[in-house]
Formats: sequence, C-alpha cells, structure tokens
Amino acid sequence: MAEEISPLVRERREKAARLRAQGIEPYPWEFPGRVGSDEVVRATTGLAPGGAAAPTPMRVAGRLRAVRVHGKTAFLDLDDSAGSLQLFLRVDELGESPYARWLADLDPGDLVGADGAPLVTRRGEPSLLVRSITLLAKALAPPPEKFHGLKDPEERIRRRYVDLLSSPESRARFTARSLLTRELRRWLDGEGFLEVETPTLVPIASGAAAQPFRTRSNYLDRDLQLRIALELPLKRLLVGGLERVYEVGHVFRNEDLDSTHSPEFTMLEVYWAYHDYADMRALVERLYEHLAQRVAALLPDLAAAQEAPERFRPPFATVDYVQALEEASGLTGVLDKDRDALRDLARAVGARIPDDSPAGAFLDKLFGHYVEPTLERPTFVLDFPAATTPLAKRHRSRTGRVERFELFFRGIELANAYSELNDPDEQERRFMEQLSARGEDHFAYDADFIEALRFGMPPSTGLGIGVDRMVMALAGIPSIKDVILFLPTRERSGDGPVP
RNA sequence: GGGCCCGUAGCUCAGCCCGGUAGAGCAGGCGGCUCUUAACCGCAAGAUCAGGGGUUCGAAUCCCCUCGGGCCCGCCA
Repeated sequence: MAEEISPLVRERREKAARLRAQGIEPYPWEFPGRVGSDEVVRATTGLAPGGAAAPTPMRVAGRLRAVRVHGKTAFLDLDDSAGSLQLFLRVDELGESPYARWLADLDPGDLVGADGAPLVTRRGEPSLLVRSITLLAKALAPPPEKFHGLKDPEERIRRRYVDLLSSPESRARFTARSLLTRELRRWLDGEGFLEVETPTLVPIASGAAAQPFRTRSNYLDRDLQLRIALELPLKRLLVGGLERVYEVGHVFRNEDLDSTHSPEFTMLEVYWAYHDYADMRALVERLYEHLAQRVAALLPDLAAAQEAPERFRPPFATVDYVQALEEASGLTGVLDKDRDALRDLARAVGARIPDDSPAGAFLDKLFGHYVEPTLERPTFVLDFPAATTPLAKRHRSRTGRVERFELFFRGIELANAYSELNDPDEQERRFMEQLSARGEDHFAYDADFIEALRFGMPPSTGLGIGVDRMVMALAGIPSIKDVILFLPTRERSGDGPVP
C-alpha cells in the first residue's frame, strides 16, 4: 500500500532536510547533564518578575507543546516527565540568525534540549532564558490539537503513545498504576511474602470458570492454553513448602471487553500457609488502608486519590452473604432451595445462563442482582454458600457454607479469598460435581492438582485481587480502558496489525 | 448475542431533522508583532464527508449493506 504523504509531514521532512544541510543532525545520540523542568522552576524562587536571570546555567530536555512567536521574542512550552517549563527565546540573547533558524525549523511535537538561565518573566511565569537549543528528535508526525488532545476513544487505545504524549492526565493515570503496583509488591514483601512466577502457557487453564485462549506448542506437539487464574500452581507451591507466596501476573479470559472487564488483565494472588480466611481478611483491610494512604501521598494532584484514605478507612463493613441476600430480596431459606427453584428465581430477575448451570451460579446471579449494586462503601461479604465455590474449605461451624469472603466497593468486586480446600478427596468430589453440572468447557479437571494435594497441603488461605480494578478504585478511574496501556483492537481494513 | 448512538481536514468540532455541490478553531505555509502562556492580527492553502451500493435532476444529509468505535443490556461462578 502506497504511503500517502500528508502536506504536514512533507513540511516537517523538509525542515529536517534543511537542518541536515546545515550540518545539524535531527536525531542525535545523547544529551547529558539535563535536569527536570521542576528543578528549573525551583531555581527561580526568589527571583523578581521581569528581573535578572539566575547566574547558574541549566539544561532541560523534553517535548515542545506550544510555540508563541512575538517577532523578536518567542515562548516555547516544553513538557517533560517532571511537568512543563516555558522556554524564553530572545533575538538579543541568541543572535539574529540562530533565532530565525530555530523558529523556522522547530515544530510542536519535536523533542528538544535547551541550555539557559532560570528567570521569571514580567508576567510572573518561571522560565528558562535560552542561550542555545539542541534538536533531539524531529517529530515528522504532527501532535494532536494542543488544548483538546486526542478525544476519540478508539484512537486513544489504538495509538496510546499519542494519547500519552498529548495528555499529562493520561500519563498521570498510568504513573499512578505503576506506583501502586510497586507499592503493592513492596508491602507484601514487607509482610514476608515471596514473589514467584508461574507459567502463562498451561496444558489446561483452570482455577476459575472462563473461556481460555488456545494455542499450540510445536516442540511439545500438544495444545496449550493461556492461564485464566494463578490459583493452582501457587497451591502446588504450598505443597512444596513455600509458606507465603504471591504472584502478580497477566491472566487471559476469552471474553468481552467492557468498562470493568478486559480479556487480558493483571491478577494478584496471595497464598499463606497455617492461616485462615479471617487472617486474610485482616490482611486485605490493612493492604487497602496502606495503599489508600500511599496513593494520596504519591498523587497529590489527583483529587480522587486524595479521597482514598477516607474511603478506605478501617474497619470495613461486613455482611453475611445469605442474610444480605435474603434481606435485599425478601426471599427466605435460600440455602435450602434446590437448583430448579434457584434457577426460576434467577430467571425472574433477568439471568440468562444455561439451565444446567450449577446451583451456585444461580445463587450468584441473585446476589449480583439484589446485593452487589448496594455495596457502595468497602464491604466484606462473608461465608458464601458451598455451592458457589468449588475450591474453598467448608465452614468449620456453619453447614452449607464455605469459608470465603469477597470485598466489594461501588458494586465491584475488589478481592476474593478463602480458607483453601486441602482435602484431596473432597477436592476431587467437588471437581466432579462441577463437571457433571456443566460441560468440560466450564471447569477443567486438573488431575495433577489432586495428586499434589495428596502429598499434603498445609491449612492455608488464599486471595485474589484484580490489580486493574484495585487501581481504578484507589485512583478513582471509572474505566478499565484507562488503566491498561495497550488493549487488543480489531484490525482496521487496509491496516497492518496493531500492537 | 440484543438495543441505541457515533465515524466530516493531522487534531477538536459545526453542517445532517427539512437534499442544492463542505465551514470554523488549533496545527502547518506566507506576512506582522521584544512578556506571551488555548498569545494576537492579516493573507493563502488544506477534505475520496469511514467504505460500498441505492433513491434522486442533484446525497455529508434519505435508504440498504459492510468496516471500526462508544454506551446500555446479556455473558464473564
């Protein structure tokens, strides 16, 4: 396909060629010794507006966002990761010919370096009075409109680099995510947990019910799948004697993308030997309390982050699963109803899952309809009906229940934890029940996992947290599309593959 | 999977109801301006109106199909 040459791109290519003809390399190799724009701003404190420049020369580098030329004076806005800085160009500082040449050949979007002296303009703007400019990379493609940026949600996802380069808010969101996951790891490390990595490619995806992505190994000459959960490999590590482990990694579910679901997302799972789900609940509460405080400290400019410590102040509310469901729905005796009765009730509130789904699936539909939307403040839901959860241990004192909790916030699940089932025979029975209730598509039987349990898994508790949703909740970001850098998109006709 | 909505210049948008041959701002070009910060003033340029088909003397506008996207519902224990 022939590349169409936009007049805007042609103009920029000609500028690059002009610079080359003058012996200026448009893509140089290095620019040592620069400081952040914030350091220049700090160096202007105490300077009088319109007064003399500070004596110490400073060097900055970044992307040109705007150029305002006033005849023999010009103002250039430069963005870097520390913020932004106004460059102040004057013909009497640079000389007639360099001044004219730079203004002729620089464009918004170019990456440039500048040397000069900090000063404050008459209008009070901290600036760098420029003595020389260095082109660091010529931008051949024009950046989006300087004020509105990139609005089209499709383009923001397909070309995230354009979204990022034109939007400090977008950069702040993704920076928030990185700082929070770093903090998450640091906190778990401090609690004595060991980070591990387990395979993404597995023979059978298990540990949850979801459609897997399927692929194939030429070497092994067998079909493989992408994991849908981290649970079963991590429990094998408990069998192996690692007593506190966690993994942060991508899991893959071959399902639709919406504002709270992505086919590829980041899961945290934590396993803790010789502890139970009550211990895990205390840990989750402390974790969220800590992260909420950190997000406020790390992101002073993000209003939603500032509210996090108050929102996630312990103790979190607790409700009993069955009691909450019965109170919200007016139903009674939900634990004693059989599958057909639960199915009819779920059908009545609009659930459209297959008739042969396990009873627990219908209970979950009812819970999702009546209770979840009401859970606005952080709330632990305790002691799920056994039918809903094949991998959890039965409750030590409440019949028909398992030791499981979920944490909800604004109607969205933020954490899920159990006292883990470690009786190999009971685990085998629960797997078989799931299999007989539904097709093998929906829950894979992992024989090697049963075998692992036969060697003895200590009494343990395990936790799963969707990291993307955790970031959304703490930083107040409503769509998962704004916390995942690169999402898969459909191919556009005529286009090559999109990363 | 169902419903509703959207796609116009590199970017942000108007025009569409009610058909008459495409308009602005930013960015880019030329000219002016030594304190602006969404700088300003003037001039010129820039568009396969997502793609295809249909109706019509005439389609960005009405109809159909396709592609891409958004929102809601369903599904994702």
